[in-house]
Amino acid sequence: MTISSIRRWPRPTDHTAEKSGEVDTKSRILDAAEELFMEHGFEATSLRLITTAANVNLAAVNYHFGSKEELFQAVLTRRLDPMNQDRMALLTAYELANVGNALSCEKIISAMFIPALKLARDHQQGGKNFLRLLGRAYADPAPFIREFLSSQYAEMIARFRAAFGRALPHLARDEVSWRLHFVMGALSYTLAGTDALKMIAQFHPEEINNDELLLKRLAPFLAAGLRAPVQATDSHQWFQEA
Amino acid sequence: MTISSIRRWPRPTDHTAEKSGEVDTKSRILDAAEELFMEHGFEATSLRLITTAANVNLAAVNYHFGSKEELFQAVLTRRLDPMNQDRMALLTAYELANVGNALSCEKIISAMFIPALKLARDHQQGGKNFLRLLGRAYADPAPFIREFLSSQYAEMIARFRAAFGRALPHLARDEVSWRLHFVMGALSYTLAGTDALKMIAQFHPEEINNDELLLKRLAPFLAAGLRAPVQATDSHQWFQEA
DNA sequence: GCTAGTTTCAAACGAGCGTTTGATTTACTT
DNA sequence: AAGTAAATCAAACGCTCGTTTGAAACTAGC
Repeated sequence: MTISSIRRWPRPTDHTAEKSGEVDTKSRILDAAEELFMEHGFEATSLRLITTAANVNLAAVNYHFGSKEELFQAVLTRRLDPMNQDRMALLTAYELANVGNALSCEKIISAMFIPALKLARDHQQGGKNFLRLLGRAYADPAPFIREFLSSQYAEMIARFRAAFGRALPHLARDEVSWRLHFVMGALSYTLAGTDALKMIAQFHPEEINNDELLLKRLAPFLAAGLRAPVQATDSHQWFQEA
Repeated sequence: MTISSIRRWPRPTDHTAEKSGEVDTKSRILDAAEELFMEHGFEATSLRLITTAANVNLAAVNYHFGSKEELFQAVLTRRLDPMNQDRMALLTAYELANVGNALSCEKIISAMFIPALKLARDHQQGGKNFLRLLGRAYADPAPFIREFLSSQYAEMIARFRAAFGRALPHLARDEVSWRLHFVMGALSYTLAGTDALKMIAQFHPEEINNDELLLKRLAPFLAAGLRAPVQATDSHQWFQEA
């Protein structure tokens, strides 16, 4: 009896649709890669580790995705693209419901956060992993990652910058850009860090894996920051030695 | 004439002190590693790249530092330890000058930011690189990096958490921890990102390499966030669909 | 000028990497 | 049952990695 005569993972009978419990090779690779990239980062995760965890042949990644980089992009885009589409659709819905008036910062932040929360809740095991992976990818120095994320985020960022600009008409255009940058930074860092998990475990051990709690603390913080009074360019209120 | 007969980098005549312009092997390695780790991250930076840039032999890293990981820690601790000492000393000075009264959030944030600014300004070429490296290290998934940073930061974080707790007596202890976490996140992300550089170039091309401008915009944002009203735990002001 | 200790050097080690190959197996059509 | 295209497989390719080695070069004390 040869090894190859044992078929532990039955092949699907259809190329385009899968039965409920079974998952095809491509999806198994994506799931394993999502978790391992999240845990170890892009460079430190080898294809051998991924394919072993996914129970597929080593060559399957290059066959189905072309390269390790393209696999990483596929992992990101599988969830990031729908999430950003949701964000923009939600922002549009808010704007249509309040036509004529500018949205509040809270409303705009909600449009950013709710799709992230949905992702964290709907796909029970994959969603949370993905948010941490996304936060880490956002800080990764690899050029192909930065360029990919830039292109994936560009449209969504532009829409939200415009919305914040209308919500904060007293702020200069560049000030709005800076503050949106800070918002994205705090959000990415919070979602990526293991420190956040440690803090939840420390203060609310019963609510671990509850991203809603986390974001409910972050959102008021960011809304207040967005509405902060502008700092005069030549002011020395800050950064004087004593 | 053999290769080794040409000595482009004269050896120092003293083991403990260097002449002004010359730098010994250890420092040359640290300088090159700082820049390359900043640019490509830990995993993607090879020792061959570092030693070539530093003009030293490949084996010099393992001889002087023991391993690549220990080199990375040496790069971090060389500047991070003095910076955090400065932060705590400055906070103590502020507290002694205002004995009996709680410090303002602005003052505490100043104690965090001024040493970072000093680092960015004093060592003209090394400081700025280091702040970006630090921001990236803070998001790196490698366990040895996270544990090292945790231990390096622990004392400083505890001191500032206590200070913020006194400045914001209406906030619960865990709320202070969360908001300090958000502050560290926005700071790390802002210092690490290439996006921040792009934005400076876009809006203030004459002020590129000016971290002071960057932090003057970030500080009011964070101070306002720290002072934000607390969010009721069961409130549904946020995250309702419409 | 010899010696002892430190530092630098070229070279190699073994391991793991992403990717490619060519044969084999599978699924489906005729 | 034969044929075809897609998918999977074991094996290997060429390369880079961090680390080690032992000799050579250097410094400093006697």
